[in-house]
Amino acid sequence: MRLVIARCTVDYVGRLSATLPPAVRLVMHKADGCVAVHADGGAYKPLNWMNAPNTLIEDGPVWAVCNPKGETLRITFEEVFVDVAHDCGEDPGLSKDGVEAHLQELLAAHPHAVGDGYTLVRREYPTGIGPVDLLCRDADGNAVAVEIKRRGEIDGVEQLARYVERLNRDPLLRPVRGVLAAQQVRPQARVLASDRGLGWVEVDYDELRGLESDELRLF
Amino acid sequence: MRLVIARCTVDYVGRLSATLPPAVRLVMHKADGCVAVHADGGAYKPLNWMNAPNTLIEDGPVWAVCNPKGETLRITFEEVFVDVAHDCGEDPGLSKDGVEAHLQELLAAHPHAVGDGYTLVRREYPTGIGPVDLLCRDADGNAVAVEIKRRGEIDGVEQLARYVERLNRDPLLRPVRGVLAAQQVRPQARVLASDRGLGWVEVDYDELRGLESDELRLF
DNA sequence: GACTCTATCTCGGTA
DNA sequence: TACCGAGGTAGAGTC
Repeated sequence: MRLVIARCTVDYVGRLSATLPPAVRLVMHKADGCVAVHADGGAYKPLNWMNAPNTLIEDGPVWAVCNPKGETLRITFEEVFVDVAHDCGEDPGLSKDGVEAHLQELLAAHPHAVGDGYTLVRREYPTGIGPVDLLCRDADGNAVAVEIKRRGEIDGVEQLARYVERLNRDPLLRPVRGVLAAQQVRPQARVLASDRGLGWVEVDYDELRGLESDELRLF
Repeated sequence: MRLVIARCTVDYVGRLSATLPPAVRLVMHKADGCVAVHADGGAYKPLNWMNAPNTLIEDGPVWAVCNPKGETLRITFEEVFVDVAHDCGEDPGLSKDGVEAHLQELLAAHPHAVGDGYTLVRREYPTGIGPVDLLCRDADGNAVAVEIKRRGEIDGVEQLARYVERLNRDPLLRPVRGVLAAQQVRPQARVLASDRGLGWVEVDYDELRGLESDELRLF
């Protein structure tokens, strides 16, 4: 990893064109060859960047970074204040908890949180256009496709609608209803779901985790 | 901007929980208070981060970063290799060219580029499921919903179809047609648009900019 | 390699 | 403030 703090200008030409006027910024050059230009604010996004793989040509005060897709990033250094390098080695990676996959586990274990009397048929039920998160049976024994999101938005409704339409072609399964299950369902998603004849339900992640730990205590 | 390269562990608890085992990484602390931890690969995403506003408490080898939402980031330094700081000052920001917002401006100013005789009713015309980019009237005075994309793909057709279906419920507006306007319309999007009875048009961005500058010359 | 979907998505706009 | 949509989305997983 090489870190350069310098007054510089930056030009990117590729999927769009973007230019940065002269200012003092951080230029990061990582071990995999990628380059990122950061301002002194905004943690997440670099102002400009070029992912690996690419080729970096240092020509005096100019870095020309090109990738195979024909995109180019050109950094022109006017005044360098810091220039340090250090070998970091491999990163072991991070572990996460609390994302959609975990919500799916919890709902698979507690399908009644989606609807009273629901039972699980299987997770990741294949449809031909991708797997539906959960396939359940309701209290009357009819199939229900459940799409799980952390936040229920229009995209999720569309996705669910595609699955339900597809599953209803199977004479052994139909009639199949659809339910969008999310910690939070946005108003527009509610409207569209109703339009499409789909249900939606907001589930409480912490409550589900509570059920989980209750059961662990019981057994 | 302060840059620390160090062997460290990181724990984030907030919207999810994430932990990083000991390894050598870059810790950035920017002037606005935000903190980001970067591995030596992957230009864009930090492994862990905390946006401003937040409060950073340095307690010996431990940085505790908390934000008002109750999220916390804890960095424990084991061995520091680099620790540099530099004042960058304000960044003037970057200018972009070629994105959808600009294309929308240009088409709002020149609706005839979407269709002969088209006039603009308004931009971001609201529907219950989100605003449609442009609402126009065609030469016969009928409403036309225009969805603008840099690249016209299936998603854009779906989006447009939803708007048109929705707008056609309004007796004051209907009949409403739909047109997908993009610099490039993919073959699959063309087929789907035709299936749905929607139109599509490829617009020349540079030509529109030309019109714009012509007008500037005239006045 | 192309396609799909998630994201502590970020970021900007607007009501 | 909350909501909504775009992004040079990036990045991970699957086919």
